[in-house]
Amino acid sequence: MTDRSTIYQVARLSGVSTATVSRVMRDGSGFSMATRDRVLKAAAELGWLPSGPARGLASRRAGIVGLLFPDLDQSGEAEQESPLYVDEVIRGAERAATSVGDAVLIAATHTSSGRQLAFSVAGKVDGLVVMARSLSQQDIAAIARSIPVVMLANRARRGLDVVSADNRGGARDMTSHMIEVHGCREIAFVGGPARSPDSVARFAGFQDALRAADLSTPDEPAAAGGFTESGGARAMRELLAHGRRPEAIVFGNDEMAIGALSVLRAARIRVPVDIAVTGFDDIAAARHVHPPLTTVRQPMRQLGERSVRLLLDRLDQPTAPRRSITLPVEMVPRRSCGCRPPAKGRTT
Amino acid sequence: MTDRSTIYQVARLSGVSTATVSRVMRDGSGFSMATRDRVLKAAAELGWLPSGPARGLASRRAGIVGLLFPDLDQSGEAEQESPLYVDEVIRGAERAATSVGDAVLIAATHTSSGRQLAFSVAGKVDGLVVMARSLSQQDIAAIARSIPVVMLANRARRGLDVVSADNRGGARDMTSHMIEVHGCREIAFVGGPARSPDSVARFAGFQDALRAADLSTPDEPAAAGGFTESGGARAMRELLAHGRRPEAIVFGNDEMAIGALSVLRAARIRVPVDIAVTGFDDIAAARHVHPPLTTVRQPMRQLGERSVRLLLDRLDQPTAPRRSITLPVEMVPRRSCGCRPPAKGRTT
DNA sequence: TTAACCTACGTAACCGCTTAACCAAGGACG
DNA sequence: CGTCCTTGGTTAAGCGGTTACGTAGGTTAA
Repeated sequence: MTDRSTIYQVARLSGVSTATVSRVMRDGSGFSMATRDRVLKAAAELGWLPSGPARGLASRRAGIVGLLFPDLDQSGEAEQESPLYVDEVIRGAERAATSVGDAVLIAATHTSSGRQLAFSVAGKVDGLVVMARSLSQQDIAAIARSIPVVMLANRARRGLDVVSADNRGGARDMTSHMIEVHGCREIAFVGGPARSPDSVARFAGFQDALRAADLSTPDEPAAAGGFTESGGARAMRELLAHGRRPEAIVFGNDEMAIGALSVLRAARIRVPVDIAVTGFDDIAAARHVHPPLTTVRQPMRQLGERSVRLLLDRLDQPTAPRRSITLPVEMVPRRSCGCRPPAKGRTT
Repeated sequence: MTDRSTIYQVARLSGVSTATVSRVMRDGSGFSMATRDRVLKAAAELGWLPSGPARGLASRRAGIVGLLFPDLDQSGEAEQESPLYVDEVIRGAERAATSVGDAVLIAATHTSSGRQLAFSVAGKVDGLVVMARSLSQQDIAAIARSIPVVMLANRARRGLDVVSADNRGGARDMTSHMIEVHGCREIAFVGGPARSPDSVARFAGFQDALRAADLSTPDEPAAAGGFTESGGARAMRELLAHGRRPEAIVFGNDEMAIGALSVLRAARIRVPVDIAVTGFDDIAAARHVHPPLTTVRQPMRQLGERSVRLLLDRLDQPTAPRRSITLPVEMVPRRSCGCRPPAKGRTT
């Protein structure tokens, strides 16, 4: 309120130089305990907190990492629920950052002003984690010219560090589960937007599993549902209309699977008895729908955590070789695939 | 990568002074279009982006607002889902901030190191929005000494701006709905942690409604469920064990209501036929449980938005009188209270 | 006893911007 | 024709820290 006090005032009040105050604050070394106490006392008395900008300028390190994510409302159909689980990512990022004393700056690229925004943010941070589809390749390239960028996405820009979840492996495991555990032989895949790297990777995993089991392997998803609940419903109706009745349907994400479930219910087709259904992502709703949805959980928090750690490493070692990290995903069997409900109590 | 370029280099390359470059970048006035273009071109060529810290230091305005929220995992029982909906708040905050060119710095106070962290953050931002229970009153006071603080909570610290949702009004409306629309006369309230301001406010609203309808009004919640799913289940079992069978139960939040639903299902008590159930918060799962949960939606995004706007106002007008904003909540009728499912299609 | 080191500081030169103050030149105006 | 704005700039003094370098006094090794 009253103008913030400065290091000079603290120095004077505690009878030392600003250099010493600075040393104490960053608890380095080179001062006696007595001095330390005097400085701390003076600082508390004045209600002083070191100016971030000043430190940043002097040390060339803002102590802030940025997290850029796509603004979800703008994109595609205006589904009520956010299709992403950004908060877990944020939480992971926050954790990794604070563990080394950094803070996390977040920004959503409302697709309109993305550019403007991104640059404003880029100036304030030491490095940036960019989530998939939040920025054009061009803009990313421009930003990466001046600060380190880590991609949190399936597909990397050449030259940039990247962390992603093992979408392909997850879809493969999921599909293999249907084949081996539930003995399905006719399985359909419903994809998201055709060019979505996530959708592509998951379909590839689906193919992997079919091939490995020597089953006939389609070249394309049986339908596309745009990764939305209504899209999934639409795709399901489409399949039924075409008389397709596979033993199981592997959906590219949970939203679509959930949309399909309501269509199936309306059509009096029992899940999983008549047809098994699986999703991907393990969104919050997945365990609450009926039947609870078998799905694949992405390690959202870890994704956030690892990408920030990678960024911090990069800041320390600007010239180290580029790294690419893929995190394992986890299959979460629930009832919609035909598995028994897990032992009562805590649901996984 | 290569050392970032500075305003001097841009000035030299474009043949003007740094002052002019600065003016162009903050698109003020006092330069010709020709000059502007030259500067912009030079900046692009050098891949220059203005140093946030330098600007912040010189202008005494970091262009960053902080958002402090409690770290949810540490608190209480380790339920799988986060009991808060921080991401919507963040989104709202982000939106309000970027609309004026600011960015949002987020930090979660893992209760252990809260103090440390908060101070590190406070130095980096121009002001702070502090969510309920993320910081002790003491620490808040200390921080508020040096930067403006807006509380996002039910209960304000004296002297600080505050924004909150109308919890009391929401609970009142909910309860009145049960009385007037569904004709209930025996209604029980299940609270959260006894001293939680949210729980207290909601119970007060519950009492308001009963009193207004001249029904007998208890002085305390019928049970307490700690705002968790398992706690709600426990409370439900307790009520049943004591032979209490009200016509409706108003739960202090959705988690508890959802926990109760599974207990009721297990006990073969039909909802809403035998007993009606309502929640509070409208978490994602609420519309997916069976039956879909009637609840009260808090305007999370707006809460974030308004609190940041309030903070920005405060930054402009440090001496303006303190303000307190209460945002209306919205009742979301679904099946668990006995209402019909809304017309098919888009669920609200 | 003296050279060689520590330890615990102080001095002052930056870090890369913003901005107040100042200035030159080219009309407009009386 | 001299005066006064306007327009389109320049100069330079900070902003509040950090940190390389210097130094005084006490220890230790030779």
